[in-house]
Amino acid sequence: MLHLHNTLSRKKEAFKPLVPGKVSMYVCGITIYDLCHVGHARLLVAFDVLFRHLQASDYDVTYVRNITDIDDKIINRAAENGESINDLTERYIEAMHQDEASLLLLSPTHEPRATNTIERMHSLIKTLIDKGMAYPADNGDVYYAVSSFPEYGKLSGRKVEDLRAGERVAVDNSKRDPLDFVLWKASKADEPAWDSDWGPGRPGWHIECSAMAMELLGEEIDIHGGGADLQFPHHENEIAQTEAVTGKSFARYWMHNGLVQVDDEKMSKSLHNFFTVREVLKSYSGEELRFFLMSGHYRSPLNYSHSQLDNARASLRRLYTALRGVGADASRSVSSEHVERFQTAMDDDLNTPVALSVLFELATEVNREGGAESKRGLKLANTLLQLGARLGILQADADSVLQGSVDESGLDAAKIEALIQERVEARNNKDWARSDEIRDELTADGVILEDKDGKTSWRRG
RNA sequence: GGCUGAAUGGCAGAGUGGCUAUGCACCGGAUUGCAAAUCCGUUUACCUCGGUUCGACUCCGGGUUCAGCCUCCA
Repeated sequence: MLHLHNTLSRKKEAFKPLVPGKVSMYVCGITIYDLCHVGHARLLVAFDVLFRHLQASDYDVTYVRNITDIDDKIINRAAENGESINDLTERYIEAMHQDEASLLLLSPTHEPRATNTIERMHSLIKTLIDKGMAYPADNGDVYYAVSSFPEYGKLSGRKVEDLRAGERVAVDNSKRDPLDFVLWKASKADEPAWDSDWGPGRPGWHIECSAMAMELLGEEIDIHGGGADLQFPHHENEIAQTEAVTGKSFARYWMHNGLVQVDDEKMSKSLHNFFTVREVLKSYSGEELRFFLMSGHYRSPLNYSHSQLDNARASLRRLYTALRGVGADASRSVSSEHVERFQTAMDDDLNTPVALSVLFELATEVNREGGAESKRGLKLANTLLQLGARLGILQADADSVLQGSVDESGLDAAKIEALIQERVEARNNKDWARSDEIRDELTADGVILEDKDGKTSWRRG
């Protein structure tokens, strides 16, 4: 039985979807004005893991992850670059899709863009005004009246009075209440604009997600996810908008992933301490980055460092070593004991560290069996492979991963094989000096040899 | 200041009211011509002060430190 931590209750709750067997899930995606960084990658991987686990648990999942493609930052960045907004967003959406592929993500069911859902936003705002919960201001903006929604603060555990007391929002004379937030923003002459009852403008960020979620998933959804930093005000505002319109509970389970930190500080654009995904991919594989992101629980903060990535590399190397020579074959049997333990860990609010520990134990047992040659060894290795698939890892050919690709200075496989052959002959003649000379040469080029049962295999270190 | 949450061995990171997490690193052994890989074994923990309990790292309370949010942010 799956249990998920619900931010609304701050507890793990048994997961019961609205419609048995089906799950609707909405995740706040990226505002696309730059390359994705490791913090974004964590969000993507965390909810990809959830998506996979729900599917493996036989749910019919509709997964929506939006793209915010209209926003002040996008407008500003396009202006800075001297390019059109469309060119900018298309470019970065393309880059994001490449990063997602590197991270071995499954495609969400829908990936809506804010600019394609303007009509729905417009009608939501209209309804809010009609209900007296929003108002157009004299500057052309439309604001949500926070005081009209008694439950405001229920997600983030804040009280409206406390928010007022700790007021840090710059005074804006157009707002009736400093806590009110913008639903529709009047556009200046040179800014992109859509027609509306309140003049040309563009939507506020919060209403975009309400609209896209409702458009594709309806008025009530099962799971709503996002980064922990979106809990307030973004998700609080989504609740206020959506529930004010529908009179129904918007999302049953609110899930938030912990943030990636650098030197114990949040990784973010504004702090300039971020590493982009493609920067990391220069030194590490997407699978290694993915493994690193799954090595801690999704709700905990995760400190980014190279030694952590090195650790992920070593861990994957160990798992892949146990999978050498094992091809995918879905018809083979699996060790149900291990599958159960894996499932139990994942059912416990996606406990990937424990799930991964099951994979390591499988690797140890495969090795103990002397590899995948024996019947039992093969079954265990196959289990490792299948469970790896559930986490989106270990699906590449083990030898290819371990032998890597040729870097500029390195030797290609043919050259390595030739040297190994020469060494085999030397060893047959007990010419240890020559044998070691060749091995040292290869070691210097980052190639590590392993002699086993009279055969020599190699990998890159 | 307010609201969340966290403090575990050299590093990372789970978990439990009494019993091995797991990975990396270290040390000893096996294996190997020597290595590597692999296996076996060992060492190193639960921020602090009180309380509850036969027994607490695990529950409760105080303290300290740290992070996130309170403004755009995954």
